[in-house]
Amino acid sequence: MRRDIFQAIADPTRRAIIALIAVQAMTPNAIAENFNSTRQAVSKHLRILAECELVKQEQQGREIYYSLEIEKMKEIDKWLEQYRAIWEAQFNQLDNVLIKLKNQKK
Amino acid sequence: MRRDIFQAIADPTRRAIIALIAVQAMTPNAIAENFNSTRQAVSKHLRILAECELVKQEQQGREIYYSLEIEKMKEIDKWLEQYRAIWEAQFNQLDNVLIKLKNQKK
DNA sequence: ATATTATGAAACTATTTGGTTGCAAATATA
DNA sequence: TATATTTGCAACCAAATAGTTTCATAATAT
Repeated sequence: MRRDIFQAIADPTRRAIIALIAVQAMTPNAIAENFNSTRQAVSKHLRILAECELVKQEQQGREIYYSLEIEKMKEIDKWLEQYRAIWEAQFNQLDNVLIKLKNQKK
Repeated sequence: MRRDIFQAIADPTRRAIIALIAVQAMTPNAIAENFNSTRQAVSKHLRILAECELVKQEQQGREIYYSLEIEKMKEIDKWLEQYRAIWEAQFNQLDNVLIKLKNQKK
């Protein structure tokens, strides 16, 4: 049972859930209203998101409010960092080419 | 058959392949040497990566060199953008709290 | 010309995934 | 107290996934 953040965001429904609860904390029922699948299916997605600590839960009576654990999202950003370094380097190279072209014009 | 970039990076082997070919273009055989699974399994991963345009291929004789399509990685960055906005806003709020505390000290 | 090498594709398999229905527990309301 | 609501969990199922073995094709080396 793989359960890391990359696996969590692979599913489009889960990405939609993340987008929803990023705005405001919501109950499973309220979240499920936004999808065609059953509440239980959404509940399963929430469990997966909770297992890799992408969401936090706050019990309020019989309702449970789910909200995004934004800190966890930084893990993806951290992973991207190495590739961002590459594309920024490429951009700078392009920049150098443009500068050279400019100088040749003179 | 879902085939988007999020699904592509969900698999740890594929992320490892991405990391490998980000450094330099490599043939399927050379890539496979870095893993325990068969060349064919790696080949399948490469096909998935190619299908969502995360890698580009360059034929050289009977060898095919695979390299990372860094532009495609920006799609993840673009998706992260909205959440980066959130955690930066939270950071600024924390910053404001610290400033207030500092002023109270005076 | 023949053998070797590099590769992709097809067929098959075990496991995982995302979904369903049904049920039990806890809380709120009449 | 009896009933309704909110939720999670277990059992089940179809489809997708990641892997394997086997085979075909094309390029290179002998």
